Amino acid sequence: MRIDHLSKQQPAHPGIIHVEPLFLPENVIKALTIDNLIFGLDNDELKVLLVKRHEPGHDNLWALPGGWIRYDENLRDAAARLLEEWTGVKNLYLEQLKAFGRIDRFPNERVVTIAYYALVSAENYQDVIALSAGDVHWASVNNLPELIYDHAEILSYGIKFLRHQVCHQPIGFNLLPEKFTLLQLQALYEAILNTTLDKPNFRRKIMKMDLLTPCNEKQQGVPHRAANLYRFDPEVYKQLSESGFSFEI
Amino acid sequence: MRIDHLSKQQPAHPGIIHVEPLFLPENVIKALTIDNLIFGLDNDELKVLLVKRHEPGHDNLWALPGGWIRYDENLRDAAARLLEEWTGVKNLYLEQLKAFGRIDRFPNERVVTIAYYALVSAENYQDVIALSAGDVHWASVNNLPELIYDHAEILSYGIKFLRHQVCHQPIGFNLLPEKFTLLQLQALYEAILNTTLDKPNFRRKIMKMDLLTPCNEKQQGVPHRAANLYRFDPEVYKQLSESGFSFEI
DNA sequence: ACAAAAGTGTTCTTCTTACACCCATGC
DNA sequence: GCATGGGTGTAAGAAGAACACTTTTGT
Repeated sequence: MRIDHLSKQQPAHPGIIHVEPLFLPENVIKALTIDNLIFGLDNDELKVLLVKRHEPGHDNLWALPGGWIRYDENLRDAAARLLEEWTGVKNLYLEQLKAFGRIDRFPNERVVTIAYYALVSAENYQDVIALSAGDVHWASVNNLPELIYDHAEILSYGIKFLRHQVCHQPIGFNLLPEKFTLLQLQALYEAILNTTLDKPNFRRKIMKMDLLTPCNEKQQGVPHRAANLYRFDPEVYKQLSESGFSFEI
Repeated sequence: MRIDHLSKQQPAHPGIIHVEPLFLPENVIKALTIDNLIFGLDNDELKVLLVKRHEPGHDNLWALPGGWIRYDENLRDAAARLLEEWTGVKNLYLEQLKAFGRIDRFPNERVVTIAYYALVSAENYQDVIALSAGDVHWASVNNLPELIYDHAEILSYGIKFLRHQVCHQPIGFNLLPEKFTLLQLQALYEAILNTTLDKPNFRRKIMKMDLLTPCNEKQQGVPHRAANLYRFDPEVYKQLSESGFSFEI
């Protein structure tokens, strides 16, 4: 709905800051778009948010949620704005993935896209579908539908990248609720990496890093012994990484 | 010389595929440029290639070598073309770094740049200066001059990224000659990481990875015992990484 | 009592670190 | 023979892997 006007309604002489009257928002760099890879965790399964696209040429294919970069907005701000427009949620974890610009990636027109990836916490996971304007779907990364343009390539790159990042940067926490148990964290890694981990060893490894602060609270309403809740401490991580510590799973 | 026409000679209505008669090459996406971070190793010091820019506003500042992306060329092809234009050398190691697009990074006009980083082997290191058209300079990354626009920010990000990459991907070899000694490799890591490493331990760590094939040759003309020469084997690395191996220094 | 998950302990192996040492070669 | 770098050995300690075990709590 947001990204697909150019090739049909516009002849091939759009200007960089020229204001288009009809279908395009004002002040966009028309050759440049954002595509967001929005990841979430659902029952220990890694999901990505896809949107349905109704285009004449491509019948109802799925796509990454994206849109145009405005002429007067920073790249990251554009990605954050579009992220909020599509999910209804603010302030998610968001980082640039890569620019994709194959000549023929977009029909009729040269369009370069800058892909960002975002992580949705468990608290917001359900809201994302509820708040967004229909035709939006959490797809399992292990069972993806056919995607439009080069979005399969972008997503595949992004999943590989996420698998790498999650092992080398403490970003996985962004997929969990603010307060989480060690087993939830372990399940997260097992889900993203498609593997199984040894519980005692995983606990020790994480705890030795001193990145988690205990909430002095326990799980509520579980049908078994309640686990301690922890919270990730970005301040401690910042200090540690300045003194040479590097996160590794 | 290549990147600095837009703000002065062009009024603010360039078209995406419109052919400009005078100063711009044809068929460029005018809002999009490439900037290359070209690294080389000189006497165990990490250097980066900078070019002098003669612009009215900024008196003789240094810049990253870059240029326009043509309308009909892939991003990576554009980076490779510009890399060859500036260095005279083909087929260097080249990967995308990141897109930079702060609103005010470029004067008068919104220009997004996609930064790539390249590694120049020891064989080509001297040629780069010799072949390129003047006003080009290998600067030590530890002693950088003032740079134009946001190039200092881009370079600082790139150096940090290179330091990380070199520890997690076997890319350092691209800075050495094709055949190199283990001590050359160690000196490379010491130069890039600004640290010292234990010789016996470094050797064992590298050799255990099985990524180096001995050339069955020794150094020539050194005033001490000649070291064995090795060569990096990308095929072996490919196989290993497919079976789960991950490179770590 | 039992199921289900929380959490601890122990052993064996491997890797890391630090440092001592011998080897080959040109001058 | 001595300086210079090439190359190997080794022992102590840290970290990782595998798995047995005890604890807590809701039903």
